Amino acid sequence: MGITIRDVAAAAGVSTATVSRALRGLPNVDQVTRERVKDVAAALDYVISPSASRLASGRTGSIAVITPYISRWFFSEIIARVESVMQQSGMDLLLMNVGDYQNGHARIPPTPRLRRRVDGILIVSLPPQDPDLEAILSLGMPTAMIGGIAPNVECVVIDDVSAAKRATEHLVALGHTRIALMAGGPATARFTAESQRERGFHLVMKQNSLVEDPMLEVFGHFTIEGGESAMDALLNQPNPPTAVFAMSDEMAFGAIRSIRKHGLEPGCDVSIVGVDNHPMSSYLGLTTVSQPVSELGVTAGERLMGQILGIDPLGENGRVTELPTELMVRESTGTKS
Amino acid sequence: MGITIRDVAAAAGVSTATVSRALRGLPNVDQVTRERVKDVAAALDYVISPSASRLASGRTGSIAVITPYISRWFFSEIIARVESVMQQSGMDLLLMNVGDYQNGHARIPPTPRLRRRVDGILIVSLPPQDPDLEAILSLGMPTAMIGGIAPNVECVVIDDVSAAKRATEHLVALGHTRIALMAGGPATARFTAESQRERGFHLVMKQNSLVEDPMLEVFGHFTIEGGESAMDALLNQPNPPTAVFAMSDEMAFGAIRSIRKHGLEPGCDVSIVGVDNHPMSSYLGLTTVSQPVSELGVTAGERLMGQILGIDPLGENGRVTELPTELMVRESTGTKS
DNA sequence: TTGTAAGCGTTATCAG
DNA sequence: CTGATAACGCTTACAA
Repeated sequence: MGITIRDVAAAAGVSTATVSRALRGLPNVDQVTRERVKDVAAALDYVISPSASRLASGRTGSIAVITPYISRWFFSEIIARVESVMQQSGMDLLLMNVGDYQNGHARIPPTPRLRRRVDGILIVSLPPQDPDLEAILSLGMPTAMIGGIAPNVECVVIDDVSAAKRATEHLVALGHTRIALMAGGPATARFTAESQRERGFHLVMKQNSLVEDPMLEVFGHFTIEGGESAMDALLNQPNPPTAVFAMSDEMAFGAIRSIRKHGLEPGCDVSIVGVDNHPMSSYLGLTTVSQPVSELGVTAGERLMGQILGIDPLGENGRVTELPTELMVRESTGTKS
Repeated sequence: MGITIRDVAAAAGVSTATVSRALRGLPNVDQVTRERVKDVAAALDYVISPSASRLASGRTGSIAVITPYISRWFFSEIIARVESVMQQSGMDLLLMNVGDYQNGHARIPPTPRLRRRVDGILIVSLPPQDPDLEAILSLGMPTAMIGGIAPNVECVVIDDVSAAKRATEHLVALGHTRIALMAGGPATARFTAESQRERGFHLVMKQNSLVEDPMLEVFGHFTIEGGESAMDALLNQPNPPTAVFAMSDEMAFGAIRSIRKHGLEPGCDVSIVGVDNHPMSSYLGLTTVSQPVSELGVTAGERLMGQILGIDPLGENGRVTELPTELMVRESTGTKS
């Protein structure tokens, strides 16, 4: 069961070597021969055996995308773009969720599954201190990273510090002085984006000599519900903030709901700005700092392919590509009343 | 570069055959031998070569998930669950978007890429008349399908007809008689869910002797923007509907926005019900018919694995598993004013 | 330009 | 229970 290269060779009256060369477009094949082989292969409905090809050549023709989440907007959007790039490059895309964050089930370390299985790895937003990260990087294969920076690796990022600065400055410019920070979680096990955005926030607060009340730092776990509870907590304080910088739009959504629930109006009584430019943000009138999610995925995918193909090789110390962000002012922010 | 089974065999003082058996947990291996082999393999940091294993065994250890979209909520949620099932089964998950719907780039037919490459295929919501669908099914490999029914295939679905009936009946029970239908697009190239939901809608309308004004059938393309424009068109008519059944929550979101834009209040001036129970639905107070997306993914994944492993084989005519839906009444629907 | 043949690293079939 | 050894289907020097 299954036409092999030998069948094609026999039918075309050439050797298997020639078939292999002809079909892969290698040079040094007579044009006539090549056409004949191609025709015969098509007629026989020949499909190459990837396993055999891989075993013989050492190339797997696939890459792995490793992410802590699959269905969250940011991640699924990136996966979609990378898939698109890989499809055009004729590469298979293996999807690997590094559990724990998402599912209840035990986390299966991805490293062993990666060895000998893929030609390259694309890592999306693993926290720098993630135990698997180092293991993956030390595999020493072509690797690209989105949303994080590591030495000797192709990194595609946004400037999270400046994104946060932009958001916070916007709030300050509107006259707010009592500004809350809605982070994902406590400082341990943070994503790169979290610590950077926190830095940006602190910087601007300091620059403007604004006090940072520790009571005004809350955790929304990057979810709508989390953002809502966090905002609840903020508003139930004796001296609530007049503005909030949320590290993600989804948390901001929850916060908006909480604000309304308390009989207040976002952008009027309380200003809120997020990060992402999630598709629902314009819908909800959320002021946010947009990040170019699609470009992040496409760029990282293409760079990874460049490494794998040997064109566009990586320098000694890796490379960091920074993509631009933009403040989108909408209704959720306004001058301090 | 790379420890092979021979290195392990030599180090353990056994044959490669024994190593293979011991490591895979096959019977007929002395317990002591097995342990020794395992220890040696671990010490040597041996990792099996998937390509070699695949070539020799004929099993690829991977499945393909084929979807028309990756980043839309329904799809990414399903992908996430399937990934989880596959990870636990030790299978690789190849992600394949059957372009065209999503990207601008030329659609690459998935069939050749599937042959000899995977042990099973999980198809998510391909329209029944999709040219690739038949080709994929005729590959004759273990296949499972979500959101569609085909002969001789493992199908996991919801009852879209009754989902639509439930939604429409809810509207009728509230006293609405002039009810609009917001579909994805025109009848050609429809997803299974679309035609089924349309049927359910028509059934209830007929049962209640309600006239179906052709002006009240609009297309929202399953997007927020599409839903908004479609609702705009509806409200700009001389005799607008008092209620709308939208085939998806995302379209309903857009519709809600349009309603508000027209100075009307959802659930009060115009009622609207969707399908999905998207995470944002409860947030926006959208009445909807929920579908068990996670279960859809898990069930299909497990069934597919059952087929691949030979347990839980498929009967002659395939099998259809129907998962339950539920009407979630929220603020976007109310009695006819 | 084309053919020959030696791998690639496992698995699986037989013997033993 | 264990060991030889022939596949598995392709790639790739090396020859011709």
